[in-house]
Amino acid sequence: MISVPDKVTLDGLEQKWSEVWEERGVYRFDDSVPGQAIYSIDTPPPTVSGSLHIGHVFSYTHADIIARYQRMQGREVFYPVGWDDNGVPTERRVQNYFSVRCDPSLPYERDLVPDSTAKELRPVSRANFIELCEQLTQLDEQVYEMLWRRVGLSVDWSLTYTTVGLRSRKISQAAFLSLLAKGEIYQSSSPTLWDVDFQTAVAQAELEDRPVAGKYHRVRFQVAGGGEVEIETSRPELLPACVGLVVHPEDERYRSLVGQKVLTPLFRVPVTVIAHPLADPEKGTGAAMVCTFGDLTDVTWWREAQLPLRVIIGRDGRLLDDISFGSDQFPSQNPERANAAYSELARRRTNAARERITELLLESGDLLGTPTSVQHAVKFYEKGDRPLEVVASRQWFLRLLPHRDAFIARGEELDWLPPHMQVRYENWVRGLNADWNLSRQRFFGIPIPVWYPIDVSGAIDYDRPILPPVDDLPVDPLSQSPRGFEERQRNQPGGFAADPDVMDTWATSSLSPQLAGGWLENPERFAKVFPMDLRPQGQEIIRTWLFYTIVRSELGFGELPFKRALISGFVLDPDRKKMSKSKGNVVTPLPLVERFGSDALRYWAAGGRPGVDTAADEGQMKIGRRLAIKIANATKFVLGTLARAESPSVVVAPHPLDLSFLAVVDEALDEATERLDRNDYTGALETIERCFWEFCDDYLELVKVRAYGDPTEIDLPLVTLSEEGRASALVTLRVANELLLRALAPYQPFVTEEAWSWSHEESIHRNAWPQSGEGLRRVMEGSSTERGEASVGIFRTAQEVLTEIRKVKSEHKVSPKTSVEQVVIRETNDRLRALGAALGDLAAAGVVRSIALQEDEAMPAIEVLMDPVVG
RNA sequence: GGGCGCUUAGCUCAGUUGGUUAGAGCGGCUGGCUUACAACCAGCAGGUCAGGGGUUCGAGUCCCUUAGCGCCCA
Repeated sequence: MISVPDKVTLDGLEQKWSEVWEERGVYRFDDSVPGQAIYSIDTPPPTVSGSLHIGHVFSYTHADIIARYQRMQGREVFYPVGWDDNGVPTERRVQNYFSVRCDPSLPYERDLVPDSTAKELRPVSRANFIELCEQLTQLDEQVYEMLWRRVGLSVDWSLTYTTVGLRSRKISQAAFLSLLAKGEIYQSSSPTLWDVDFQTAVAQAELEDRPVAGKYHRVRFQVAGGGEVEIETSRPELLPACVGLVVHPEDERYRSLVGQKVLTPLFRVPVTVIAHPLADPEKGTGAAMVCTFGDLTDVTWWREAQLPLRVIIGRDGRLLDDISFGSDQFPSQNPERANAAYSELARRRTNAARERITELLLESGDLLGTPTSVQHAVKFYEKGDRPLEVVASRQWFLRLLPHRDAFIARGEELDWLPPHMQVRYENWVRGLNADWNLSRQRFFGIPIPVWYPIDVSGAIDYDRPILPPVDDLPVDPLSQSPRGFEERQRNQPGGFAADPDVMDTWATSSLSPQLAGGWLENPERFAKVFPMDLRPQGQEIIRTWLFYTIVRSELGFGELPFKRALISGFVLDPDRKKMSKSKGNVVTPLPLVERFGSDALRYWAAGGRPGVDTAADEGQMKIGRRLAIKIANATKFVLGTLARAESPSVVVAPHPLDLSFLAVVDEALDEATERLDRNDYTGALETIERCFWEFCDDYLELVKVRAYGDPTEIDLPLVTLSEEGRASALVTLRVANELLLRALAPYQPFVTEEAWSWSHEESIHRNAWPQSGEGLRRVMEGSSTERGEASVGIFRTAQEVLTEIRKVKSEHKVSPKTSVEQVVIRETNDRLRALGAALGDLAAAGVVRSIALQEDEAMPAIEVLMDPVVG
């Protein structure tokens, strides 16, 4: 049954077909197939905190092309999508969206209606805050899903997961407890990088260096044994936290000073001078003060020299109030003066304290010269606005440092696309200097599933955590009591206390293969899909998502989580500049989908090879749109012609030119298949596209007359129309068109499905990837012709002659319809013989009255003699 | 400061292991055509393959070096 519309259009195809696909379950994963037949994809769960950008479409399309290809190759594709909705980005969006902030000390308020327009952030309880997070993420997730459906991602939406949902909670907590039991997770109250605004610790992978303008202050210390020493510091407000001075071991200037006591100015605290290679003799005076803590280098010095701990900065970023000089922890030779000086600083933020202490040092004469301006790199939380502080706090860590070699070995085992991305991974692993801090002092996240006993004196015993059995998971220690306790015992002597923290978002998303695959809840399926076949992702999350996923899989499962990583490049703005919100050059996908259509956008995306940065080029999208329109029109023409003619089903005498063109298609299919098997989706598209244009421009033009010409209107001696010739052309047109539609289907799923539907009931996307040989087999089915008779030569030569005829007509500035007196073809004997069969088609397509064939081995040439009347 | 990548036609990019005269698409110009095609066909112009040095019979391709751009890490 063939039904072709009179006028083709791309408008509305996305809506129409995404609905049909969902109804028919075209992309539904079939759990019953065996593992070998499955191709599984570990898709990145995008952060649900606003909007998807063009880079998402770019990268996700690459994976989708591969998914569609694998599906057509007969594999059952396991292709779920997740939403990363937990963590700081969601909290921040909820704050801004509803104009609220979380205050865990408040009680839950029923039926709370936030006022989004309020200028002041309204404090709400933790439970209310989490409710709002859940509300907003659900809204956002719907918007995301709509876009993905519109772009035509062939995911199974029934497998969708979120990183904060019940399943994620259970799996994240179970994985936590399992690694805790193995001794890979531990808690420690070591110094940790702390964001004073977000009020949470952060991990090494979430840091970024930003240049900050600061000032070097030259400060004088007195040496206890007599004399003075000068240091330079950009953070003089940390002077009360000074626990030592440090110089380079080979710095002659200070060699005699090492081991001596010096006195801090203002506070008169005796501290020791130590030697350490990390002290830079070139920087400042070559001597620096060690404080607890100004930065991570301080931590190193403090730890290695076993210096005392004097913390003065609180978690809110202000200097602590209850510091008393003259105590054991803060000794001073002049406590009265020290406390007077400190009282000027207490409760101030670091910037304000810095200004004040600079004045104090100036008054006391311990500040030398004018502070000099410098630019220096300071560590920030990547989502934060103020420099990180280092605070000592109790945190949960996952051991990374002891496993570095194993992680690097896994990186070598993994198939990287492009290969050089492996280097980035290795550099990151080699540069690790801390274990993974898993705990976050936030609200909307997965709770750390741990309680602690409280002894009779009321002290929390962190060394004997109370753990839930796996069957109880997920648990929320803040609202549930551990087994054997009652809720009234919470925070009571002899009772229990909850661990108040949640896990780092990455601690959940690094389990995406387990989450998506159904570890714990569907072990059979998990065994079939894990490890995943493909992990597509952006290069900016190699050090986080990719690395952490390998970590979890290595420590928890002893193998790679996926076999191949497909790393996409960045999308640049049309001027090849990096897109950023601050520059205002961010390209959003929806307007482009509306202007060019999803197939066009996908065509552009398919042009971006793995790892290659690609500009959001509207020119490429236009070409993609043109291709889609051409696909629809060519199919309409082929099917429409057939519909007008009586539809032949068997070809009695296959025409040599038709067989030759099918051999051309076979060549293209072989090459495209080979390229797709190497995941070179770009090269495969180029190959198929070229062949498709040859189909339209040359093959179709050559056989047009033979296929549906009217014998009464043809007045060319060489052109004789027959039923056999017509049947061969019509069947070949249809077969070749089908093969090309199927080969284009992974790239332009909407228009190919539309065109396919004019003559088929079933979806093209569940059809087979076209194999070379299929076309010839179908056309030769009912004949006695041997397959060996088909070669590309006839078509290629006919193409050359046709091009030459067009060229001469163009040079003579006449219409293509103008008749040609004679074409003389001088060629080798073999090619002439091959061409013999195509003379009728050539004469018809070129409107040629006679064709002379002359054998000429030495100088092949084509000569076109125009009709003298016209020429 | 270290690592990685990129630099080929006006634009976007291909150029497998070194091998004829370096390609495609888009854009430009010229001409033609217009019932599958908000199209198409033909022709023309345009490149010291970032610069320099080296290996080789032969280098866009391999090596060294310089410069610019981008990313990552200090």
